[in-house]
Amino acid sequence: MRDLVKAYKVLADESRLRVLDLLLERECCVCEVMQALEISQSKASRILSALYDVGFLKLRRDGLWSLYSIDWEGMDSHSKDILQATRRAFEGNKQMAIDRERLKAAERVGPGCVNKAGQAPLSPKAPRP
Amino acid sequence: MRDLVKAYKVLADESRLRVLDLLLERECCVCEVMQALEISQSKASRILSALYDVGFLKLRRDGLWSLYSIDWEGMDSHSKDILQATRRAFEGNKQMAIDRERLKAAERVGPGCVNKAGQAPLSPKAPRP
DNA sequence: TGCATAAATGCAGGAATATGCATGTATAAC
DNA sequence: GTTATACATGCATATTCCTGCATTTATGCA
Repeated sequence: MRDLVKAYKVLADESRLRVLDLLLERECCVCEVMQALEISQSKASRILSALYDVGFLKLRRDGLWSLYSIDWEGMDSHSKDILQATRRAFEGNKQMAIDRERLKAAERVGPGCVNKAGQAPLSPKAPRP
Repeated sequence: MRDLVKAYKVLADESRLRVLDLLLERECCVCEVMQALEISQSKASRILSALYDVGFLKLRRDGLWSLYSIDWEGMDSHSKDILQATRRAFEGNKQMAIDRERLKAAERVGPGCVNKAGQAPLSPKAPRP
């Protein structure tokens, strides 16, 4: 039951749900999440860690990037059930539609980019570092 | 999304999950819940209120008693999904089995009874007040 | 009307959470 | 090595949450 409570604690936060929605769309790195939700780097990192800690996510590294995605295979069946119910509850959410739009414009540029005054967060695709 | 977050907040607590499990068994009043979980009256009342507030429960009054039960009909479909997933996650839980045992022994006697030093919480079935 | 009982609630102390800021760590390019 | 970049994390603060205690409210009965 401990695990169930922990899972629900993690789900009981708007920002974390929004991140989950992004990841249901596709794999993301920290900097993409921070751009899509317009939140700080540390917040994005902590959110992903929290989701990871309860087993919803898996982590893959690619150079400097940490790429998080939904861990459907590794997840226990109860978590899977809950996550699927959650996904259904997301349908039609406006904020999440906006987030996903911003995610399209993000595409793996680091937090450094974002901070550079108003610069459009990437026209050219970010090359590997 | 607000509602979803609120629902998960309510589910993110062990005691509230245990109460939910009791109610998945059958309708309960506050005093039954407090006996089954061995918690205070105010705690039992607050837990039921919280579950009620997010739409998981419905309330029926019978004399002095407030009888709470799962509100399957009134619940929105997402809540229903989540609650069913939660129920599946309860299967085999030992603490909850104990709680349900104690619930069998409880049967609608008020909190007054419980406080009276060690007195067995009812041999005779409680008559209506 | 007054009393007894079940439930709800105001309040307060303490615990847990969330978040910004600054810093630390790891990797890659040079 | 040095530097730059992406991410993680320690700390401090603010806020929220949980719970017990005491009290209030609501109902039913004499």
